[in-house]
Amino acid sequence: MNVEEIIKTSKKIPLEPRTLIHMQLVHNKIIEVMHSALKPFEVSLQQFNVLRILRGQQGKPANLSTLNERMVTKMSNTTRLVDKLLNKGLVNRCVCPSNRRKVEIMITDDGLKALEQMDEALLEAHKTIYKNFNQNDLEKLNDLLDKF
Amino acid sequence: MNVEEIIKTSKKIPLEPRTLIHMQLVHNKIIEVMHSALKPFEVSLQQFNVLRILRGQQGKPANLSTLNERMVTKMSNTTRLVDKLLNKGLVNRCVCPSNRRKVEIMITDDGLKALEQMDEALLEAHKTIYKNFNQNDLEKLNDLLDKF
DNA sequence: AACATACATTTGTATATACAAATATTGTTT
DNA sequence: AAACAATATTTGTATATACAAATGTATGTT
Repeated sequence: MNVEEIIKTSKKIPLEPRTLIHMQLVHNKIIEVMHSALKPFEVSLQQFNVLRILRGQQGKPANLSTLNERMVTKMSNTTRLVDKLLNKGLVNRCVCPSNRRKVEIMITDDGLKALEQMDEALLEAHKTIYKNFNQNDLEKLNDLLDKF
Repeated sequence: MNVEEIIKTSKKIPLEPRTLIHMQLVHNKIIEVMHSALKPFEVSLQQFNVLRILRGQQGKPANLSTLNERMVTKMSNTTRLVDKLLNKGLVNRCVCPSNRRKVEIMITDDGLKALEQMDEALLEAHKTIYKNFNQNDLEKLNDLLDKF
C-alpha cells in the first residue's frame, strides 16, 4: 500500500501527517474487508462486536452499560443497536428483576450459531488482511500501536 | 494504550483479531484528537482534507471527481461536502466553461487563511498523538502499515 | 413519606454517510 | 441530425451516528 499513490499526490508528505493518513487508509481497508465478510449475515461490525461480548458473558446477561464499556467503538446508541439484534432474533432482552432500571441482554442459541459462522468468515478476512504479515511483524506492530 | 484494559476483558486475545481491535482503538483516538483540534474552526476532517487538496492545486481549480480521487476517505457525497465549505465562504464553485458537465472548485483567500490556522492546530494535535514516538518508530510503523 | 439526587435506559432530533436513481452535458455511431 | 452511450454531478432516500433531553427507577436525606 503506497500512500502517495492512493491519494494521487506527487509531493513528499512529512512523516507525522503521513502516518495519520496511512492509519486512516489502512483502517478504511480493514473496515471494508470485514464489512464484506459480515455482509452475508446482515450484521454491522458494531452488532458483531456486541454479539461477541455477549458470548463472552458465558450465559450471564449483560446490561447496556457493560456493553457500552466493552465495545471497541463506544457509541451513544446501544439501545437501538440491540433493537436490531433483537429483531433478528440473535439476542433477547428483559428488564432486570433486581433493578428495574437495568436491562438484561443475552445472546440466543440462534445468535451463537450465527456467530460461529461469522467467526469462520472473519478467519477468511484475516487471511486477506494479513497476507503480507508474519508473526513477528504483528508483534512489532502491536508494540508500536501501544505507543499511541 | 492497553487493548485488554480498554475493552475490559481479562481474556488473552489472539494476535490477529487483537491487531484489528488495536488498529480500531488507535484510529478512534486519532480521530478524536484531530476532531477536537478542528472543532474551533467548525470543519469536519473530510472538509479539512478537501481544503488541503484545493490548496495543493496552487490556484488551479479542481472538479468533484479529482477531489474524490484524492480524498483519504472516498465518499459518495462530495457535492454536499463542498456545499458546506461554500456556505462558510472557504471555497467557490462554478461550472467549468470548457465542459459544462464539470464543476470548478477553488479555495478562497478566507479559506487559505483559515487553513493556515488549522495547520497550526494540527501541529499541536501531532504533539499529543506522537508524544511517545521517535522518528525511528514512525518509520518502522509506516513500513509495517505498508504491508496491509 | 416527601424531596432531591443519582442512575440506566430510551427517545427526539440534527447531522453524516451510503447507495441508487435522476439530470444534464458531451461524444460517438448510424 | 437523431439515437445512443459515456461522463460528471446532483438529488432522493434509507440508514447510521452523535448529542441532548426525557423517562422511569432507586437511593439517601430530612
